[in-house]
Amino acid sequence: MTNNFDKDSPISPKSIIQPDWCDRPSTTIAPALIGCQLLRQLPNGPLIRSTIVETEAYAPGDPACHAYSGKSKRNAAMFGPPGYSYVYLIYGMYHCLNVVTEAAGIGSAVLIRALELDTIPPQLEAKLEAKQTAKPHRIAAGPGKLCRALEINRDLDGVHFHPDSGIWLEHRLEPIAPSHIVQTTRIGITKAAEAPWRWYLKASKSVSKP
DNA sequence: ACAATGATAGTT
DNA sequence: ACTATCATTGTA
Repeated sequence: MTNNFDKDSPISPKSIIQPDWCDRPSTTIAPALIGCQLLRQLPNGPLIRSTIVETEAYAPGDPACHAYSGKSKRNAAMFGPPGYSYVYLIYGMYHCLNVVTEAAGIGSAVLIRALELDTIPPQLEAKLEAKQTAKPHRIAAGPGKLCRALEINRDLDGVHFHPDSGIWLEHRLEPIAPSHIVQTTRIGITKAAEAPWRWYLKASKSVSKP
């Protein structure tokens, strides 16, 4: 029996994360996404493959969750089906990318906080070369930075994580031992700041704040 | 320590 | 209509 897809193709259908997989609590999905791949087909650019190294969970009944006060125009995608995106603008200048979790009607999501990029996006190459202090592994080390690097904005809000959308997720290539993942408190929030709902890959140099 | 920068949600 | 807030980041 042979597969009908090219094994050299950057797209491997068997490993793509499907909506059903995301139909679980955000506190389960957030650590499960560590080590998974985020793929982004840049508009007028290359396909960028990356590894998720830091996530945070936002849950129903969680005062820090954007869905806490009910559905609105901004957060509507959080109440949509799992395996879709929720993208919002923060501080007027950065965007943040989330993976929507749990069934439609339940407002919960996982914030993607940091990535390790396999390749440097072309629009950042010149900038990286000009600045000697700039480090390649820090290009996507933060929720705002990764959206800038992968050209993610509100146009990608509420889209299905799927190759047709130009952005999708793939399962881990190798299992990760739980001891290699650190669980700690979330960053940049004042409400429910004590909830230990942030996870990151201990060995990664691309974590926003180790 | 703080400015940049704009949408949003809550309050008059 | 006004205002405080904001799941951030780069520079000083």
